[in-house]
Parts: sequence; C-alpha cells; structure tokens
Amino acid sequence: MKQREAEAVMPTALPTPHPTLSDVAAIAGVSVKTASRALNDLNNVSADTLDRVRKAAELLGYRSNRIARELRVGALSNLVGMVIPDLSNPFYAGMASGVEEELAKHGLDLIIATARIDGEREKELIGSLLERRVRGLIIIPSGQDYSYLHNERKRGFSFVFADRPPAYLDADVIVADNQGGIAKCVEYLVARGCTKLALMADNIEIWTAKERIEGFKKAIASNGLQATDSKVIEGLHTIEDAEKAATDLLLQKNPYDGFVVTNDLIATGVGYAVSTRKSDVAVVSFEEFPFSKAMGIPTLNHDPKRLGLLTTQALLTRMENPMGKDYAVHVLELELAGQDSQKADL
Amino acid sequence: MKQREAEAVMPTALPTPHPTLSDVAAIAGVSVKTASRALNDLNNVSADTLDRVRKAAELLGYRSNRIARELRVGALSNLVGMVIPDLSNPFYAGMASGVEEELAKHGLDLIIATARIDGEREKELIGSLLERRVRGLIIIPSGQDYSYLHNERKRGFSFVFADRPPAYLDADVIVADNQGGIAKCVEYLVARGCTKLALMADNIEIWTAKERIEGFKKAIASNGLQATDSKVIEGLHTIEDAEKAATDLLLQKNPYDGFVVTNDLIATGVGYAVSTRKSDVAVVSFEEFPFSKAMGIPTLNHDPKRLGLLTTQALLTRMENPMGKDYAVHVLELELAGQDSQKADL
DNA sequence: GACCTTCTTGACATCGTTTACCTGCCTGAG
DNA sequence: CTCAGGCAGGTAAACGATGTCAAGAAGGTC
Repeated sequence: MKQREAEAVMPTALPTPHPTLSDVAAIAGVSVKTASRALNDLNNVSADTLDRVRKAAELLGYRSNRIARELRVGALSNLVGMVIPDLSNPFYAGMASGVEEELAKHGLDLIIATARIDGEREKELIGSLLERRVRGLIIIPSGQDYSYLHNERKRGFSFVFADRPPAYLDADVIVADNQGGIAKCVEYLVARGCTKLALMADNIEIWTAKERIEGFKKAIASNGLQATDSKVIEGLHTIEDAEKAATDLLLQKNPYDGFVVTNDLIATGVGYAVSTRKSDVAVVSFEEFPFSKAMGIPTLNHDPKRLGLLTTQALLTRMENPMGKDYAVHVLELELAGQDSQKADL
Repeated sequence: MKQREAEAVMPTALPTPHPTLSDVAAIAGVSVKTASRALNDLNNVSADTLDRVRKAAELLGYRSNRIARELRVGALSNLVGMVIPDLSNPFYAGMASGVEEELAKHGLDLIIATARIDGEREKELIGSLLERRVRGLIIIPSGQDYSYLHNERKRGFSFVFADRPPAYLDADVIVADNQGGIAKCVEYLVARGCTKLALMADNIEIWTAKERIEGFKKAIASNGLQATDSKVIEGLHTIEDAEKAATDLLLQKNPYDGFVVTNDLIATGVGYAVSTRKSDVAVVSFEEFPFSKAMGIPTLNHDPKRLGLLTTQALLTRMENPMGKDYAVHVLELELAGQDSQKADL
C-alpha cells in the first residue's frame, strides 16, 4: 500500500497502476469485501457505507479489473472471438458488423482476428483466442482441416462456422444456398429469353465459388440449355479483367446474351462491356452491392449483415447446449430482388 | 482436485473446465512451478522433465489461461481496443483492417466495439475496454466531450484518436488534410477550365464534412472564383439524391461545370447525371472507391488502410512514453491520383 | 574433506476479485 | 430472559498462473 503511494509522488512520468478494490476500501475505511459488496451486490450494505465506498471509488477513478473478476468467477469471459479471412473485404466486414450488433444485445464483446486465408495462422489465432477463454467462436474458414478442434468440442466449447463448412469436423454451419441462388439467377435470365449464359467468377479456390459453379452447371442442364452454350469464366480480379472477358464473349460469332456475376467489381466490368456495345443482354449478380440499383442489375439478397446476425444466433443457441450432438447446417435461401429495375430494357 | 475428477465422470453433457497447470503437473509428477517452467522458460529444466510435462500437456489438451497469466504478470493484456462509429461502413472497416494488420506485427490483438455515433454508448464501451485493461485505445470519435479521459491519461494509459480530433482533450490525433485535399480537388477542376464549382456532401454533422466545406470555400476564394459561382450541397445520402441534385445544377441557366464529391455513392449519382446530359463537366472525388477508375473520376489517395496503419504506429509510439505531453496532430497530406483517366474528355 | 558453482526443483506468496463462512448486533416471539 | 433469525460486516480461501527464495544434488577445485 505504502509502495503505491510512493509511486504516486514519483517525479518522472511512469504509468501509475490502476487503483484496486483494497485502495478503495482503505479510503472508505471498510474491508475489501464490503467495498466489493457496495459496488456490486448492493445487498447487506448500509446506506452510509454504500455512500462512502462509492465516493472513494469515484475519487480514485476506480475501475473493476475484469481480468481478476473473470479469473475468480470461473474463466467465463464475455468475449466472443471471430476469425475471418480479411477485414477489408466489405462482405466479411458486413458480417462482422452483424455479429457485433447481435452480440452487443447480449452483453458480449467481439474480438476479431484475420487469418489472411492462411490455415496455419488461423490455427494460431484460434489458439490465442482459446487461451483468452473466449465464450465462443465464429469462424469463417481459411483452413483445410479443423479436426484439431475436437478436443475443445469435448470440453464443451462452443463454435460455429459461417459462409463455408469446415473440413474434417461436424459442427454448426450457416451458409448461403449458393447452388439454389445461382439457379434463381439462371432462371431469371432464361425467363428473359437469354439462351447463352456465362458465369463470371472470381477466385476459384474457395468453396463458395465451387458451389456456385456447380450450381450454374446444374441449372443450365435443368433449364434445358445446352452445356456447350454456357461458359464459366474464373479468375476475374479487376474491373478490367471482367470487362475484357465480357467483351470477348459479346464479340463471338454467336454471342452470349446473359451474364451471372459473383461480385461488384465483376458486375461493373461486365456492365460496362454490355452498355458500351448496346447488345441486348442481361446481367444478374449474386451479391448485393451499392451500385446494383443504379446499374439496373438485379441481385440476390445475399446480405452479409443478415448472415452475421444468423450466425450469432446459432452460436448463442449452441452455447446453451454446448455438448449437444445436434449439429445443424443452416442453409439460407436467397431471393432475387430488384428485377423491376431492368424493365426498361424489356 | 478431487472435485474435478468427479465432474469428469458425470453422465450428462456439462462443459468440462479447461485443464489447469496443476492438472498437468499432477500427471507429469512434478510441481506446478516446474510444469510452468517447462512450458514457458525452457530454462533450468532437465530434458526428461521437459518431455514428461510436454507429454502431459499434450495429453490433456492443456492451454495456458491468459486471464490468470495476465493477472499475475501485472494486468498487461496484449489487447488493443478500437472504438468506431460503424463497422459496416467500408471506410471504417478499412481502417480497422489496417489497424489489425499492424497490431498483429507486434503480437497485439484487436478488440472492436462500435459506438453507433452515440457518445454515451461510446463512453460505456471505452469503460468496458478499460475494465478489460486493454493496452491502448484507438478511437474514431462519436462523442462530443472526452474530458472524462483525463483520469486515464494521468494514469499513463495510452490512446490516440483518428479521422477526427477529440473535443475537450489534448491527445494524439491522426487526421487527413481535409481542407488541403479539397483545395487540390478545386485546383484540379480550375486547371481543367471549370468556373462554376459545386461541393456535393453527405452528412454535415460530422467534423470531417465541416472541414471539407470550409476548405472548399477557402479554395474558391484563393483560386479567384466568385463565391456566388460556387455552391455547397449537403445531406446527400443516396445515389438518387446525388443524381437529382446534380441534375438541378446542370439544368440551371448558367450551369455548373465542376463537381467535387465526397464519397462513392454521391460520385455515382453525379456521374450518372453528368454522363446522361453529356455536358462538358468534370467530377473529382475526395475518397477512393472501387469504381472511381471505371467511372473516370480522379480521387484523392484517402486510403483507410493507410490511415489505420499510421494511427496504430502513433499508438505504439505513445505507448512507449505514455505520460509524455508531446501530443502530436498528424495531418496526412492527400494527393490527387488518376487524373489521366479523364484525358479523353480534354 | 571442505567449499563453491551450477543445475534442477519445489514451497509459498502474490496478482485483484469473489465465494464460503463466521461474527457480532439488534429485533421480536415465546 | 432467551433464542431464532435477519442484517451488516469481516476473515480466509480460492481462481490459475508466475516471481522469489531456498533446498538438494551433482560436479569441480584446492
């Protein structure tokens, strides 16, 4: 105690430790426990004591040390971890936003770590979050093998996966209906009279892209189109890539007249290619983006914030029964919105 | 100890607590301290003991409890808090991404809280982060008065502000040169021969918007333009708003021929209005956005990730000397990029 | 053989808080 | 007058890890 006071009058600029409950108690002239009661329970404390303790806490700028409290109470932090590939990607940021908002409603805080599509790094990050004794974990997979989470599972630790399912692990998953969504896009184009369709995709590596390609091929077949009259273009990373690829398809002898695009950049490139050539072609996008309406491109309601919200709810449900074996795969149906905006073209 | 074993054989699905160091020590047949040494120091432990302890830890799936460790070592968490208005805003998400990346390089983790432009909520969030004994704090202000942080300051707690300066508190701040940036936009338009300029802005409430408006008025004057030949339009929240406002200005008897826009949505609306009317007008944007290049709109290099990076570096510097009174206001110079893309119009 | 080093190890206190339990004191029922 | 029972408050232990300190063993030197 004396030591602490000594530090307070030290001449140089050294950080002063936070005041502790015993500092407060000393000033209020009560025991540590009574100070604790006064600041928390509010039970079995006389009005006079309550007042003295509160004034002392105020005076010192006392803040309860959550670290110590959590340790004592049983290592139950109110922290939920979220591991995502990349925070600068608006889709993941949107998900994080939805997660944060829903967690806040339940008094839980969010700690975010980005794995950069690196399975090893992701494993380390998850380890770090577990050491911190987070209450639960939301993972957008970057890794290839999640069997290492079996131990935590057995221990009753709660986690859910979002956007993509984990490999080598049964767990709760929330994913969009990628195949069904693509089917709706294809049906929309077919209804508009398109006969030669192209899927314009980004990164082929990830699971969602594979699903969408698979869905595209199935939808082509089930809509009575020829496989030879459809094409999948992948690896489009910039607006220019997309514009060039779309232009190529438009300049063929027997040109393509319907495009399904998977993100905003590709949509922009394809949109430019289409509008420049004034061809009678239609474009539909898998993901929402700010300019879809202005560009007259209908999109699926693939809303990251909603995905984040639902994922969080799934986690909260899981936390109520951590050891349950009833792992659920929630598949979000996607609907096409904004068809009206292309009416002018009809 | 016995209690723990009893729980392990319980029939129902209750979460099993994490194994502790003493569990590991018991299995390895050593003392708790030796187990600790074996798993951390690696010094002064015989090869045989080291091996036994490691095997025991492996067997139990032991993970060090960071909560306990941090408490003992002195409440120095490796957590840095960040308080932002809204994570779903791509600009703030981009900043968070830059922050996270830089922190990771220094072994620090990021905890994010969103204040929703609510000063009271922000204060609570900051309080919660302080209770968690975060190592430092990055704040993008939502509040009107930060004098309540004086106490933490005196205690040697480190924090920095970004994007906007805090009211009623001297502190490190990293802001963009809003006025200078706008001046560059105006100069660009003037150099292109524009004589009637309009600033198209979003939310007038926030500090950055006020700065930009101020800068716009100054730049108009210093470029020898008449104040009566310039206009500030505010409150543009959607593409449609912007398009309508721009159209109005273009249809005047003596129409406007230069637009400075402050974000991507406004740029899109203005861009549409301009291209539809084929007027000989120029557009320049304050913020980068994915479609600026495709739309042929030059932008300032107002990059959120860079802002996040620099803010983090400022925080790290501050943490080295928490009590220093040398608060710095870092003003980021902004440069106009992409002028070439409008050459076709010249 | 005495003494000093070096290495390995363990007992115990400690971080800041809360829980379990106990002590007085006061009140009212018998 | 006594005793159950409620209330304000204190004491000690505990959460899980690490720092301090000292003990014991092994080995080397004179």
